Amino acid sequence: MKVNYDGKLVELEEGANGFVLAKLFDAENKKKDVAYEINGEAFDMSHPLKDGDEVKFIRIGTPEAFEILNHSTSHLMAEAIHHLFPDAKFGFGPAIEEGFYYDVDFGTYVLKEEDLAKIEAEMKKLVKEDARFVRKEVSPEEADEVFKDNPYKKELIAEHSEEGISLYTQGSFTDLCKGIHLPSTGYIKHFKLLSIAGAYWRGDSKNKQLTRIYGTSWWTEEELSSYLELLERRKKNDHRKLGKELGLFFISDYGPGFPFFLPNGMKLKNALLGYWHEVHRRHGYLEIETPTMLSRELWETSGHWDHYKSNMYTTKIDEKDFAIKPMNCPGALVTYNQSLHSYKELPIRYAELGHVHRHEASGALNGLFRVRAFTQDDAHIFIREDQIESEVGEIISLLDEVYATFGLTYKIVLSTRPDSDYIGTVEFWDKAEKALGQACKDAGHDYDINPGDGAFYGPKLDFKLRDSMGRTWQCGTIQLDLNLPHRFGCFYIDEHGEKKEPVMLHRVAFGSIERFIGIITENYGGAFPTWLAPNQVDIIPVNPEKHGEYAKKLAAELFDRKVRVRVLDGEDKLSYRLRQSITSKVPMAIVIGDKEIEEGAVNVRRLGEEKGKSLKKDDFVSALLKEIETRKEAF
RNA sequence: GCCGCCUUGGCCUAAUGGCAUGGCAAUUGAUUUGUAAUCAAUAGGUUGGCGGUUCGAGUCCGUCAGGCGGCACCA
Repeated sequence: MKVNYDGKLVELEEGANGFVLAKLFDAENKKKDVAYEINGEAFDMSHPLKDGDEVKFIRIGTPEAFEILNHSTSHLMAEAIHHLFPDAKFGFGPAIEEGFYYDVDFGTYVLKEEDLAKIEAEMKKLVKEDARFVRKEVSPEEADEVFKDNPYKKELIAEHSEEGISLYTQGSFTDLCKGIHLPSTGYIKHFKLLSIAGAYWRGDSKNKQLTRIYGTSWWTEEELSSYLELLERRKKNDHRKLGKELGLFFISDYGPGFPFFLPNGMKLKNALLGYWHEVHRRHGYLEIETPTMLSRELWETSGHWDHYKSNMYTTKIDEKDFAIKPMNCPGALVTYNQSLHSYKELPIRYAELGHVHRHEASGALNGLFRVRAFTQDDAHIFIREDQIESEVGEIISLLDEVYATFGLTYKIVLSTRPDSDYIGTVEFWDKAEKALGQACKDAGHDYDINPGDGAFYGPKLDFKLRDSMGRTWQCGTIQLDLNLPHRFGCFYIDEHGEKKEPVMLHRVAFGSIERFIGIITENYGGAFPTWLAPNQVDIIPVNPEKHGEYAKKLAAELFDRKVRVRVLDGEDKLSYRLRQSITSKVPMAIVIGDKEIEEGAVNVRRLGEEKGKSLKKDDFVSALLKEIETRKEAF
């Protein structure tokens, strides 16, 4: 029998199920490959080959192999749990982006953190046995018999009875699984169980909650420990921790989910908003502000009263219902309708830093990432139908500019027309989706498609940012809205003097200012670039009595140029005051002593550098101002 | 909202049911400092709130609040 193995034609003897593979595998590929693709489809290494098969091995080190490793590790964990807790019933146990989990019903037993160590120890024991993962295709009846005590697996068996059921057995443990798996448990060596959580069976809050155990599995000890270090780094850079340490914000028990900004947080926020204003002015936006609270009639017109009321804070004024805005759109529409518009005016770009309130579930709250009151850097853009592509292109260029400023890369996802419950015509949706996609391409960006995930009122582009610690965030979004302009009766006068309904685009760049501050705080690890840093320069006179006056004069000069500057002239040693500057993550510390005064110089030490460098005072001031203005290191 | 865990001076933290630790920060005094912590003294607590068990509760039980890890939610 001949197969095409990794590009080479290989002659093999025919054998029983698994025999051909065993030959290949034992000869040279032991523990280098974990599975293979036969004619483009992934299979276990035990899957028999046929004459003429195109075989490509899934090699250790590839993302596919990582997924298989983690999937198999979840099964190994299930086996260990089965040994320790024979009554445990298993639900789902998949691989996820950075590891795996398994959902387990422990009955009345409450799993403790300490149990994870026991399970890990049992897993290590099982690894030594190096049991093969053996696949068996069975009938639904046979499978039902195997899992007769497990309602979760039985539910899955019933659902998949059409397409065929497969079982995997390693050692004495059998699980329902469609595969694929490693050849044997001996491949699994470097893993760690990370946490215990609750999770609804099948992700439905009406169902019972199972115990979910998260873990991660890697090929080498180095990979595992560097992943654990990454987790440590994420914890160290947690914006909630840094926010406290750097005095940026806090959330009081008096208002869960309602953040307070401290002086340092306000300096950062104002720097960010200053940038926001600059970019939006350049891109032709008109800033507006709409009221925080508006009457029930408005929210009925917009549809929020019917569809979003459970998330809205409402009250009565003079016996009339009012609601605090959860979104800014209705205000923008009312603003648009305030005057008559010509086709020549469009696009009209209304930008609004709108402070919105939403009643988020208590369990959803999370630092600045998920709050109940936040500022959207919103914009509502009114355009003609023929302007969709060019305007979306214009927005993408703005987002490109903004994200590049923070060193964030991103991926675009296009969400298209839902299968049902959408408004507008299919023709319009098709045209709009094409325009959104084309705008991405024109801007030089690829995009993924999320079919059917558009809102009922229009398709959208989501921007998934990737931060320095490998996590993704959805910040920017561009949504086409066919609904609200219609509900509010918006129109413009076209070239024939007739009323025409405009298309509206919603878009945000930062998403929420609060969340974005959380993201960049973590991304920079609290060490903000000079233009953003709450305090930009610390001046440290070597001897405050002797050099304090010069230091204060320099501080006054910088203060007049709008630099956020402090003078550290306490009674402590220079090294102690320098340490204060470093721990508060101020980007530049300037030391002033005899030498500097004599030479008209300053000694600048950047945060993170071992020592300072000497610059002429005037050169430093102009370089500093340039650095702040251009938002790039200037010396 | 749901499952589990947590809550000790401003911050971090210790305490088999038996005297509430220690560090940082703060205050005071001495020291006047050249690139990451000078020395000493002082003050700071109804151990998140309320209720219970006990001779005795930071510790055990109940309850409320807030937080954390997830899930659900995020038109």
